[in-house]
Amino acid sequence: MDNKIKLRNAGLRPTKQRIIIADILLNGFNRHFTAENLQNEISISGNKMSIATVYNCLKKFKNAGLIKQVESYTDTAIFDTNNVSHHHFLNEETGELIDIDNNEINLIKLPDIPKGFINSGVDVIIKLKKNN
Amino acid sequence: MDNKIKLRNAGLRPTKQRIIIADILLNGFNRHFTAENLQNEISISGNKMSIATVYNCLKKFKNAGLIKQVESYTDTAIFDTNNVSHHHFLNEETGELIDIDNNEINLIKLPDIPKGFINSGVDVIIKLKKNN
DNA sequence: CAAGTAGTTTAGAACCATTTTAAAGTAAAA
DNA sequence: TTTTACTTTAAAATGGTTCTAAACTACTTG
Repeated sequence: MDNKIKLRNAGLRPTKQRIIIADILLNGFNRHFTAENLQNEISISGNKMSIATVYNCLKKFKNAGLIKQVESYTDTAIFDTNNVSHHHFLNEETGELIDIDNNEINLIKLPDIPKGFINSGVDVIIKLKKNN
Repeated sequence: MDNKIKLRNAGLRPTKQRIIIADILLNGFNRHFTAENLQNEISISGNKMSIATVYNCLKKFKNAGLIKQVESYTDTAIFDTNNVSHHHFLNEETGELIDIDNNEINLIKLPDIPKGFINSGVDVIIKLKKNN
């Protein structure tokens, strides 16, 4: 299994569990998945892994740059009294949001919308980190 | 209290609790807040409200268009084997994500970055709804 | 190779934001 | 005024995620 080497190159100890996950994820096809999705696929592949291990591995894979986690603003619901359509700066350190007026951003090129769907809104998030 | 009328116009029964919340939120100043933040402000204003009621009211206010909830992709963590920077379509109905190549989107105008910060990445989410 | 050590896995408990339950309370309609 | 539909509430339940602490395993050093 050359995933053993991939893991080592990424600075991760190639444990049995990590190899099982690498074999499922790192096959060249891109996809989105949750921890639970992955645990199911592990079962289907004839293996068994605790959900804590699935989370542990995903965190390690992410920190090693093998996968990404889809950005989400926050883990708690945030409400906004500004009900005019607008965008946001996100302070990555604190989670704080700052509004951006719609006319401060100009998108000149958008991808084709998938067949059968219409664009129901575009959200732009500009992530901020401290400058120093 | 003219918030009583605002509530009625929005199709909401003006209960004691909803008026308390409207008095706090609908004063013309825009802000972001969580349910817990709001419950604290309710306490500070000398009132007391169960967290379930805070959530109920926020949902009603949102559906009535009085406030917005800041978009977040999902309530569960989503991972992605595509670790090249890219954007996403979000199927609002199912939560499904589809990758958009970075070169399919062109932003020609961005707002000034707040002092002391640098832009550490821009995420674009195009929300999709069924066309019918 | 042996023994030590540092990192990993695990079941189960804990956590925490949010929703549900079901009973009591309140606003509006009849 | 009575009824009906909606609302509030405390407390329990839910569900995704993290923590705990004990057992285990990969790697290092002698």
